[in-house]
Amino acid sequence: MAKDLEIALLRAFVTAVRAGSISRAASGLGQTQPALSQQLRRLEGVVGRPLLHRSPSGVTPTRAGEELLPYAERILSLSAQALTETGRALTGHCGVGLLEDLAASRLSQALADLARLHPGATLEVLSLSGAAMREAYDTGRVQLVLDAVPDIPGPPRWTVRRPLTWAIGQEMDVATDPLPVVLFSSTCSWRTAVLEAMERAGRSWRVAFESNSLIGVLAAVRAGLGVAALMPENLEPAMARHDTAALPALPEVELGLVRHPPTQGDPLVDAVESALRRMI
Amino acid sequence: MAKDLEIALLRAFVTAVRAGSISRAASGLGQTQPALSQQLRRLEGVVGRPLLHRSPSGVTPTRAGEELLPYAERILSLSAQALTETGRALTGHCGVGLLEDLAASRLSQALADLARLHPGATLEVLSLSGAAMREAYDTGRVQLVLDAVPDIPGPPRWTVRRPLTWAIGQEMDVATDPLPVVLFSSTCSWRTAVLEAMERAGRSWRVAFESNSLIGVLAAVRAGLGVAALMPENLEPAMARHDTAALPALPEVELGLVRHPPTQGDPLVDAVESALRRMI
DNA sequence: GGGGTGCCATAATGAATCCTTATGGCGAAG
DNA sequence: CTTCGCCATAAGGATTCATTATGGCACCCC
Repeated sequence: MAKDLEIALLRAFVTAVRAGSISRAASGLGQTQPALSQQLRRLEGVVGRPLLHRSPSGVTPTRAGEELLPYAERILSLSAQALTETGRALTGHCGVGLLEDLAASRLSQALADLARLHPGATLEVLSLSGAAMREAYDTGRVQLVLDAVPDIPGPPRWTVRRPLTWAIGQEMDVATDPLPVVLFSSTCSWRTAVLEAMERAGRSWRVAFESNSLIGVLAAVRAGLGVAALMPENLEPAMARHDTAALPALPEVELGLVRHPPTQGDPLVDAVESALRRMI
Repeated sequence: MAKDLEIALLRAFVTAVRAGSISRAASGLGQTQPALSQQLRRLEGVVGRPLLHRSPSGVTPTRAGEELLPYAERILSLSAQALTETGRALTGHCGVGLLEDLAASRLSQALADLARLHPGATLEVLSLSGAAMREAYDTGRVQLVLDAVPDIPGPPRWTVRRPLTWAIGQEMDVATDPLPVVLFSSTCSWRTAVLEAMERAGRSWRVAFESNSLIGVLAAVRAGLGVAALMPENLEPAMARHDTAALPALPEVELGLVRHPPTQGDPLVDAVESALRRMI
């Protein structure tokens, strides 16, 4: 069997190329210059090709050396990651209650990434209506809830303000009177705020469609049944129209995260909360 | 400095996990069982955690072992790739003439991948009209041309048949008479074949739009100006309608590759031709 | 032109490593 | 109870690999 590459030799190689000198690389790695020289010769023996041009002014990589370099750097990076992360994965269970607008966003992806880093842990993301979410929280099924502040089942640990924007289907005439709107059927606090903004702007409206799911709302908007107030990241590209001056200005929504008190000190819940805080 | 992982130790680990036995792994690696046992202990020393459950019936990975396994496999894979590919990259230049339909397809991506594997080589992909492509081929600027057989500037080395399909914009009524069609303005041999198929089906038609670029054709179809006969992979999802029974059946197109004779034996051109053959 | 500096390569040496053989302990199967 | 197949350890010795010592080369400065 052919000899394996050696990570220590790859490290010597990468260090020498970066330093432009075997002597400086040796110094940096806490070894003697002849030791590095011999290691690099051994690496060239394994690869079967010269990897370095050597001269009294130092070393430069050969063409083969340039080809090996990205592999070497990748292997060193994976090796370091393997050492720091193996055996340090979190375990346990964490239930997260998210407003559906948020569940459809990249927050879910961030949580999926977190779950992938900690295969011993289970994350459960739930999008429930007000009463069901409150019950899930009170019974401990969800440990974190991120929702509009008036809708969360306890005092928020932190809050953040997010803008809303109008979602408008193609072929939709925004001057239509009364203005058809598409709404979430669940009672969310900003539905009221949006309708009040319409009233204040003197713009009459009618409910053209209601759905309890974001997909339903998006389908209705897409079909041109009306306009909807959504978070910007949930809009399909064709819905982000620019002729919204005819529509009332939308309020911001204040989101808050509530955490089930018994989870204090739980490292998994800590990690999930940090990820949500970072991504929101 | 902490010790580095060692690729040989990772290989021992992966082999033992897969075999479910240190003895069988040793045999597979051409070493003795105590040697493997010691190597795995050394690996556990470097990682700082037990990686294997050992029993008289063999070994199974611990939780940390399961976490390390994907890293180990990735490192082994990269290492093998580094050894086989370093110093074997091709150099030189190769010009490829492609029909624009093909240039827009994953063939270009395949050629980009090839170029990435051989940074010392340059690939040039050209989409030119009939006369310009012939001139580029005759002067040796392009060494390979992949196009419809009647349009290629020499006898094909190999040919392949590919289907066409109707691209239909939304809101487009396919029963419209005469049927508006969108065409490539360049003379391609299947434009004639498509129009002849229409005549044979007794379907009258009119040219609604012409463009010399696929993007222009797609934009016209998308805007509902007419239908176009394209390769299936170039259709946007919304254009792949199912009510094409009202439209004439489309002919297949026969593509062929012609190769500039002086490039015989050129390894880069060999590799490019192989890639095209594989991906078409 | 000579001396000094900094680079890389090789030789010799010896400590450390690591594979082998020999052997022991354990659990399961017959 | 015996046999088999597994893993672990001990001991020995061949091999490896880092060190020190030294040499050659190119370049720079005086």
